[in-house]
Amino acid sequence: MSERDGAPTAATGGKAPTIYDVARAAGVAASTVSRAFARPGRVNAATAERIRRVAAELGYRVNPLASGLPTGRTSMLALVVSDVTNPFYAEIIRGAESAAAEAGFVLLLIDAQESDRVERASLERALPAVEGLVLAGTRLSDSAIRMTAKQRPVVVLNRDVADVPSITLDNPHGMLVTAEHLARLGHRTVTYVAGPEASWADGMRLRSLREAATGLGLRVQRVGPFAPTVAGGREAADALPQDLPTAVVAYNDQLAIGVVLALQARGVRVPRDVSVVGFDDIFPTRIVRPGLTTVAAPLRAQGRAAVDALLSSRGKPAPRTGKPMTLPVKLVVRDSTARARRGPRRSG
Amino acid sequence: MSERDGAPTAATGGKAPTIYDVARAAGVAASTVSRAFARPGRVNAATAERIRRVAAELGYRVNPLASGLPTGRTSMLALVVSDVTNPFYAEIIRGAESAAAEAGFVLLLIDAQESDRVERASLERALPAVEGLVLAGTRLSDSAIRMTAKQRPVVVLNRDVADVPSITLDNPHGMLVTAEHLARLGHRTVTYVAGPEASWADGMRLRSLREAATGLGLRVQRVGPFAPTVAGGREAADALPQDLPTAVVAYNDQLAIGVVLALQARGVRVPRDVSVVGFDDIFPTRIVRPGLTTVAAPLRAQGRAAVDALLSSRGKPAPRTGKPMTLPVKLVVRDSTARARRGPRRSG
DNA sequence: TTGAAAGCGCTAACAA
DNA sequence: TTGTTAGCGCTTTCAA
Repeated sequence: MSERDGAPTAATGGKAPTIYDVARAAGVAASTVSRAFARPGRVNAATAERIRRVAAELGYRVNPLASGLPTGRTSMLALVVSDVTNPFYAEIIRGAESAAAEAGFVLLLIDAQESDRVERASLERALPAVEGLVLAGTRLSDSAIRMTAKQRPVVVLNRDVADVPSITLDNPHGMLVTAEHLARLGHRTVTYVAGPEASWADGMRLRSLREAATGLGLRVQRVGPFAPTVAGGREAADALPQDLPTAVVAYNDQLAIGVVLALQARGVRVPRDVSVVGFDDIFPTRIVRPGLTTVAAPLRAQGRAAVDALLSSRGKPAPRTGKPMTLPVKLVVRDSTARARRGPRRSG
Repeated sequence: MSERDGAPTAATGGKAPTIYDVARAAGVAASTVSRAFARPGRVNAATAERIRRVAAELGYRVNPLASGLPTGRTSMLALVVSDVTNPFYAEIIRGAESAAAEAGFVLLLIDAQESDRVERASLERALPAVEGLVLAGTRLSDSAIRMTAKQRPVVVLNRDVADVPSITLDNPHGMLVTAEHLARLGHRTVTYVAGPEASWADGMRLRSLREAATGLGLRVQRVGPFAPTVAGGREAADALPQDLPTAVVAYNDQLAIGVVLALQARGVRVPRDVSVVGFDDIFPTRIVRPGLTTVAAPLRAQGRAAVDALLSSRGKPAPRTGKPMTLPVKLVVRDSTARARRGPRRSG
């Protein structure tokens, strides 16, 4: 239990060294130590060097809490997701976290656990401590989001909230290429499996699919809403019309996977009897059989972009750009879609 | 853009109300306001009530940074994972986050991105701000962990570090039931697909499997190490002996899934030709075909337990309990294991 | 039960 | 370039 680097520690009874300890040991004023770390250019090179050395010896680290008090700069950002357990967020978190880390920021993770109450409580606690937040998945109402945005810079993902910067996916394009793909395979009807009722993206996707379908002679019907999970997809499979459609487009990959699994369990073959398309391209689409055809979203880039937007908005006058930033998507064709067979197949 | 609750906000030019604003409005001293929030019992009920009301009207919230300065209590915990993208961590994060939230704590997420450098840098930044940390997946050396543990309470997951509290899984039992299951199915040889070389759990599992096998007349061979990912599993499949073993036990589910996928791609049938067992029971084991037989770990409970341990150690003298806490595991039999066929099958 | 006052560790004018 | 001096918002003795 040696204390090689000589740093006194809390556990050993000592306290963490402060700026004063360093100042004393280096024979300078505290403010000079502060400058040496914050604005190295504003202090004599030799002095700065000596301070750094002494600080290292003492095991000194600037206390972000203390420095955040007078400046308001806490170097913390919050990321709100509705369910950490959802693989959809994994890539977003990764993107946000790495962008934050690169900028010297630390990320507060708030898992709303699909609960309004939990989300509000956690937000309440995190808000005063962070310099900005990205709402990747939130149950908050538009007005609640706007209220929050008044206190701290906010970036919303996959949702369009008036007056709040947002980063969305190109849902219209995604649905257009999906519809084209299906039409090209000879499908004439497609059932859209809807996600959560409150989801902005869900409404957007259904509308986009309908629009795209119109020009292609495709008929669109809708079932739902369902929880955006594999379990939700299983339920959705039961809600499909008795005369199974030849094609199903799901709000997201999890729903699509659930649909495929339930269909297969009933003896329905995918894609031979029914073609299925998902959205997002989360990792499981690659390990499922058949591989899921899906609209791939740049999730990691989205997380990164959100943090970048937040960081670049600091200090700026009004970050209200008006138009939401939209990220491109593309169709990834795997094995869950195939040429439509003549005549519908009766459901088991 | 109304400001219904009258709370002045940063974005509107106003500043967040402080304890002094509340004090003035309520006609009491700042210290009384402080007490009203921190120790309600130590202040006149009527006064406390009035303060709460005024505070609510003003939209006052205690600033955790400011209160953390004098007390050292920041209400923040850090959680370090090696790769957020790994579904293995999803449940751990969920458990840790909810336990933290329930205790009024906020969680700092540190994604090491499988990089030593990234992990150290992030840790460096987070350390001074948190009251404790759980290392769910870390690349740090034992001694580095011990150094960290001297500065803040630490709980390590799935790893045994001398003098640092840890929460591990009952690997010996997991491997024992796995070996018994396989032996009962008539398998005589099993290949262990190893995870990362540095992994404590990996060594533990191999050793435990060997021990269990000895008593059951099972021969164990090992291939690896491999990255604990699906891609790693695919590689592992190629490293399997030419004469395929009838059973494969993988370090974790991701490896197991990769092995299954690669085997299937080669025309090898699972479980008919080769039985495969994973570890952890992450969500994808349920959507993969065949469903993966695996040793289920109480991941969420583990995350929760880690935070609870951290929280209960605060203020306590020395949290060095000596023995690591061990969580039970159990075998979940799905469809990736079956009776061994006579005679080995040649690899494609 | 309440108030006054002295910090917590750091930053940011303002002087020197 | 460096030192001095106020705070940042809150907690916590110590008196009243």
